[in-house]
Amino acid sequence: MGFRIEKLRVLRENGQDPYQITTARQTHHAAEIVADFERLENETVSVAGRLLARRGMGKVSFADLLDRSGTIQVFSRLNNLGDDSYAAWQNLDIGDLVEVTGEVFRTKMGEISVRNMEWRLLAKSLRPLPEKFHGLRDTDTRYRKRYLDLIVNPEVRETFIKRSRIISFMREELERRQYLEVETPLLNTIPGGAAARPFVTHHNALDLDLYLRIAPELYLKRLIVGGLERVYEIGRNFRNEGMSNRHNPEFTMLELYEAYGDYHSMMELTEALISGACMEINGTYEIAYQGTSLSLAPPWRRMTMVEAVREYVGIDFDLIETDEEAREAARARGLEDVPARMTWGEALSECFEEFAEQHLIQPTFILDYPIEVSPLAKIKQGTNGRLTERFEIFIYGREHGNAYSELNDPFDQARRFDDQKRRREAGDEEANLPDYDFIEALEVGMPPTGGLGIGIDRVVMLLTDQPSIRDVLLFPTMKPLGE
RNA sequence: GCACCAUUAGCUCAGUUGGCAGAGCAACUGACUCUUAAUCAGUGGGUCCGGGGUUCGAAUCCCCGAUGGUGUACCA
Repeated sequence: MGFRIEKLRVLRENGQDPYQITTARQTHHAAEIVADFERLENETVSVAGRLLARRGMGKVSFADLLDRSGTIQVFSRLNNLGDDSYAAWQNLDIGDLVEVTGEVFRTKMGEISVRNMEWRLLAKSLRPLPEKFHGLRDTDTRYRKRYLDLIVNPEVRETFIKRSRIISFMREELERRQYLEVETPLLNTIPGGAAARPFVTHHNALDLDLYLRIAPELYLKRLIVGGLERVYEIGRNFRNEGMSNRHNPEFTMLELYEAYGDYHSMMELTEALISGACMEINGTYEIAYQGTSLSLAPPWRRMTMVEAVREYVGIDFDLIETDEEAREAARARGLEDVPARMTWGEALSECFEEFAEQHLIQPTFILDYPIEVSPLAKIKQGTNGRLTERFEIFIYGREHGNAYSELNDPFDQARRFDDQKRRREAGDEEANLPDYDFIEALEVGMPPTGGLGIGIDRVVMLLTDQPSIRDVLLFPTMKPLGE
């Protein structure tokens, strides 16, 4: 680093402080020059970017210049630049940001290059970059210093470009379907719409504790009451829970609501969004995730939770009448934690999560969740009030989304909130909090509505074959390093 | 939260039974007018994650701590 600072000092003394430069010429990008070589050959272009590798041959040298599209080779020759300019070029360091102008041509070895006829140092790099060949491997450094990761690991840049394209695709698809993009509060007085522990913060002027939202659901449904009919929000949710390769404390959800839809229309939309995004970035529905072949071609398999438990767990909850029988069956199958008050629905849900989820590798909609775990979903008729019109999306054994026919009966919603309140008082810190203003909104009248939430980070992991959620978040949550 | 593993030069990694701290790339000096992990010759570079202990002697063994990874618990 010392040598580089000294070089900068000399430049400044000679009135060539690169940090004073305010504009640069960049007529083309690296990938464009390679792709359009036939048309650009012998044309003069200006490229700008970071010097990555250099191969000096004495009076001739080669360098790789990285811009947002990729790398292009720069060919520099003493004859073209003159003594001073060539010497200064040779004095550059890997990592320096430069602008180069010259003709596009192909070298003797066939490499498409820019002939350096004129160049400027745009900014000095004072710290050495990680090694070009092995790249930066250490996950700690990669996540904490993502700028280095992006410079030296090209596939990382590709992943985040794909993430952006996936989200753009979903916006476009919802736009086509005449959805309105909205924004609702991140600072909540009642953290609702999900079962999760919130982060707490404080508003000084109001002397009021506020919660970072755990889901936008209750706000978005108020907008359905307000007549916007089709709304969506792509934004951050915050949940104060454990971290893993699938969980980050802040994560991105797509939530949407469609008046006059139900959970069946949400299935079709789910396929359009996820399969469509897959086709958009991969050009196929057939992908591999961590070595496992997956087919995202719609329509996806649909099965009820009762069917899934029957098939993968070997218990037929349709044949079980009482809570006691359900507990007995679950215990007999090996479910470990079976409290004495466990209900039929809880036993079904626990058996599913414990023994069935892991088998759902190919995309599968699991339908009809027990009412106890679905306080915001409409009752499915013909199930004695035990089940709701709800589904979750499982791919590679992981949940990727959740949808309901939204509960719009204010009396029923009030009873469900009361039930959640009892669970909370019984020690369940993650039970939903009652939101009486939301019930008032339902009293004004909410049309039958389908709602859907998709975990964007997990979809990006899936479609870009990344093993950890931290690989699809530019700045995943990290513990600070001690002093 | 618990368990296991990792942490050595700017980066990627070796380091045997406890006995002089190593390599490649990067850097520095020089040679080289079509290279592409350029090549060739030479040089410098260390808080072995931090703290404590055992020992004549610790990168190596023990204890405590930090950060990361994996698994697990928790988790719409």
